[in-house]
Amino acid sequence: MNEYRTHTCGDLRKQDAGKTVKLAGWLHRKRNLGNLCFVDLRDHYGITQCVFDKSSPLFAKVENTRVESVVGIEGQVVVRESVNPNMPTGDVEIKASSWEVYSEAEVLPFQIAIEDDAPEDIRLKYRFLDLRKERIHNNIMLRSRVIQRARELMREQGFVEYQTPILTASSPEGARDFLVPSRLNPGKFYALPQAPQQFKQLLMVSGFDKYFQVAPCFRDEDTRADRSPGEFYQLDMEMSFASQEDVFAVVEYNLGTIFREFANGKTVDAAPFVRIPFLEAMAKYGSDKPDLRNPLVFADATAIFGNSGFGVYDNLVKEDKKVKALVLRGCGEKPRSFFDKLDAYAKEEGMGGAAYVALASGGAKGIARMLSEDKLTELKAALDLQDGDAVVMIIGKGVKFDKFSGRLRNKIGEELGLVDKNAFKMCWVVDFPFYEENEETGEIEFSHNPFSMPQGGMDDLLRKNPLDILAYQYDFVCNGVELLSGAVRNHRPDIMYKAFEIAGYPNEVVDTKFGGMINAFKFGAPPHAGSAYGIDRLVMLLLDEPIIRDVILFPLNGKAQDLMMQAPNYPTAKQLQELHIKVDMENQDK
RNA sequence: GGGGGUGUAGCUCAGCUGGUUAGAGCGUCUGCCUGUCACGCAGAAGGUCGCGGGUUCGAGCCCCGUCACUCCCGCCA
Repeated sequence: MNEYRTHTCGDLRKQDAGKTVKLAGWLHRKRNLGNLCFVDLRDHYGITQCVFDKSSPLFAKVENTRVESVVGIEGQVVVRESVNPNMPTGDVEIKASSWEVYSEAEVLPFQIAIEDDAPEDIRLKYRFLDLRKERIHNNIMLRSRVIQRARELMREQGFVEYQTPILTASSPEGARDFLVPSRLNPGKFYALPQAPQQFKQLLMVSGFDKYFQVAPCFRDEDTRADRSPGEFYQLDMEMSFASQEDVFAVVEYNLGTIFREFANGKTVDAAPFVRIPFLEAMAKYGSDKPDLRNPLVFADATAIFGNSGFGVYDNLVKEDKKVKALVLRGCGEKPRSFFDKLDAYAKEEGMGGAAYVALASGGAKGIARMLSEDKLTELKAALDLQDGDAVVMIIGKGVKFDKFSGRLRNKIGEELGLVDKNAFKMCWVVDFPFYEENEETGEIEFSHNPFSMPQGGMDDLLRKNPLDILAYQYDFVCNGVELLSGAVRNHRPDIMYKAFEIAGYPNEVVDTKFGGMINAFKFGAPPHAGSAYGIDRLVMLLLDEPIIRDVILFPLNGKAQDLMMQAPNYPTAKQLQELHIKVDMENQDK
């Protein structure tokens, strides 16, 4: 191949026996038997065993080279006396005749060859070592293959990749911006894009069609296990003269293919995927990103209560609260402690508690003893309860209550082992409400993206109660992870002014805040729609990795710091002076 | 901003009801070992028990404070 190597460490097989080869790589492991020393040499492609005999003048040098040093060897490929069927190169080894140390390794802060659960801060400080580990190395390689495939699939469907600016203006919606000071414009700041949202829409106005981009996005928000600090990548797309259906078709082809090809043995739902209206998702699953691997579904048991004899619920139902019931098949004989734990969990989360009825062989347990015979029969009929089943009920109302019900559903699903870990279950969540009522002020606000198209257009804006208006807005959810979201955009200035007016923004305010976009729409804007999915999250899902940082080459830690490069850092006095910036640390706690 | 969890050797962790000299595995170093593949065997070094204060005859363990990491809520397309 070149002066360093004739083959990689993953190449050699039985049929190469007899060849003289050169290999180079990292000293993965050493097994020194005293008069015989085995060395596993590792590179990006694999591991090959090399063997040194005591009689060789190289033996002492090999013995004294530390693991993870970079070395080159030359020697003859021979068939092993004892083969190792667990490795691709396990039939052969190299009888080495030369040994060159290119770079000596110091004692390591953690081990590479075995899964070593070193703490995150140390792994991140020595990320270049962490990335040598087989698992992380493979994660990054799969990520690359997924991105390449996504690009191919988009091109196949006629999409073209464009690059949009990184130094841009503060975005009108959403998260906190990362700001970048401008030397040439003292006192002014760029913002890094939270998403290329406005640019991709402007591309449609510019007469381009079928845009996509592997787009870096920047948001200055707190982290989560599945939310990368600071920056992340999206497969961003937009198309002109397109409806929701057109976007769904593109996404279902793209993501459907990727999941199928990279599922690694798991079952994958076939497109077209189930569509669940937002309100139904909240009612049945208690979430706008339902995990459909969990078969539990909430039923509405409100009608049973009011004069049931279970006083607490009867009174609360009169206050317009709703009873959500989860039927647990075959759980009627579960011990009382099982239900007590759920009750405690509900209280811990700020709910009143969780009531239950268990149809055990010895009679109905739980609140059943407070219900009349008739009511119990009614409950059984309404929920299709069979002997041996149980039902868990919670009561409340509002978004917080629904969200809690979702967490309870997840918890019970996990606890009962109902979640199929070997499946990818997808759905669309559609028909998001366009507006919502602020629970404190009672004012009408945009519930998500103000630039999406209200269903029914201008007519519905004029006619309907704002809280009943739906948006052409959609999320794609896989296994309870919100992977993608998108919308049909509002390309009509008149509808946009009206939509903002309902949310309390006069035209002048809209013009100053979002003038760029609206102005563009005044010169001929095509109807357009699009979406974006999180690449990091997609790779996480495919790999079953619970931590997003393990699918990113050089992630920031939870405090958005790069422990290896020491970013962020203090600027020099000269830099600050050029930027006309004074740092005021006095008020950092306020 | 709020809540939970964790913090003992380079790494993973054990450490009883508060009681003498704080342990194990991996790693490191030394010696022995010719077919290993997580090689094996014998030995050694390695500790501010996160940090500060308190209670106590006595604190790794109890109390208060603080810091770091992490998960969740808030926030976030």
